[in-house]
Amino acid sequence: MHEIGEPTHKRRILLADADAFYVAVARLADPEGAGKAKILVVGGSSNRGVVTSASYEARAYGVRSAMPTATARRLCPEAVFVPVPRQLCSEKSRMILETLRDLSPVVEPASIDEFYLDLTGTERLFQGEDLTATARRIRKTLKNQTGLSVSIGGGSSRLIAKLAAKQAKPRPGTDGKGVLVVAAGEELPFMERLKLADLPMIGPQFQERLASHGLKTVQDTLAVEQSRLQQLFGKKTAAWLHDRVRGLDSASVTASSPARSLSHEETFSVDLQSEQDLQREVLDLSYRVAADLRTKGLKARTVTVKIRYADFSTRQKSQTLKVPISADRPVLATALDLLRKHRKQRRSPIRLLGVALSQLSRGPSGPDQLSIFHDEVDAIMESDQDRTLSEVIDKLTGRFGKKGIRRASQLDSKRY
DNA sequence: TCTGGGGTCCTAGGACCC
DNA sequence: TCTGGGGTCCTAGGACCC
Repeated sequence: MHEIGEPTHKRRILLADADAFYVAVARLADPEGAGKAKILVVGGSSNRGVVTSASYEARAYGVRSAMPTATARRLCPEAVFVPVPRQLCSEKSRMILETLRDLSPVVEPASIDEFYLDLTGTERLFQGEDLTATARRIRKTLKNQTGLSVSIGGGSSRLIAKLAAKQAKPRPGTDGKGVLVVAAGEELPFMERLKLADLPMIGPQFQERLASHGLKTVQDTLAVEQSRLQQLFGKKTAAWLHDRVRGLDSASVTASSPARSLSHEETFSVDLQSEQDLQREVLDLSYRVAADLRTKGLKARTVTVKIRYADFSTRQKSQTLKVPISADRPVLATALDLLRKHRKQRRSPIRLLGVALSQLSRGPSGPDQLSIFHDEVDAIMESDQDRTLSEVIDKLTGRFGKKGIRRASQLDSKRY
């Protein structure tokens, strides 16, 4: 908040958001197949998959993201279904990020296909070019450099930029032109046209709660006294809502913050029940997530094992160690311990297992400096031998690929 | 034809400490 | 006799986003 006077000038924030990102990348990955299919659905290929993204032509049939693939097939049997091209998606995302970094002083990735830019203070650099013209220039450059169509929204806050980007989308049946900038001072009229459900972070639950008090649109909410909103939703939520419906959002655009967690999870095509199967999957997930951790030069203190049962109820157990780890063995040992605790509590068929690492830190993998902990260290600790073994495995994997190296099953031994 | 995988942030209770 | 009062860390669950 500015205590004295008005801000000298409004911020100039853009959100660049790739259009139907997964669909577009799937077409680049497979020009002959997916590339030629107008009605295209990208998503989980297994019997239990869901739709990640659908082409506009497929959406016309009612196909939506997060819908079970089976439902999508029923709605639209003539659609072409392809799996998510994960690697190319990561590459394209990185290409967009690098292109944007050449065009803007501050770029913050918000997801695989969304990037916030703060161009405040670039007026002179861009010789007075207005924000709309800048956005069009960036859009054109992105298309040339990455082959992807990216819509850009702009305004005085992240919230306005995000909402504008959604309206800028060149969807059939709308007048989206790929770029929409809300001029300074026009925020309120822009917001007044929206429903509360259009606002980020107002999901199904909160919508329900708002609707139960007769609040469905931004205009509904603007008409309510702040004291009344406080009665209904509490001080903090009321203040948040007050700002959101006016397009106010003081959050700044900052360079990407370090990751808070890393995880892998898998839904099995058939529910798992035997201890051997479960332990094998936990081993696989643990080694994968630990390898990712080391690739990023990180260490973790907390290991979490997530389980989804056949009835879809989901439970997680976690353990925080005194000392950060990154080697395979201690990650696996902790995860197996958590699996045992889960199984002790409930032994029923399992449809999903996940292993997550959090409490991350930059980790120089040197020798331990543990003497201060004396005897109060965890039972599970990482030894120099653990680290050396993981380093060797990483090097072999790097040289021969994941399929070139296979571990002997270590689960029979009592070492864990 | 039931319901992915990868994240972030928030809350609330209990442990523990001073 | 009836019950301090914070602060921080850990665990579990849940809403939400793409």
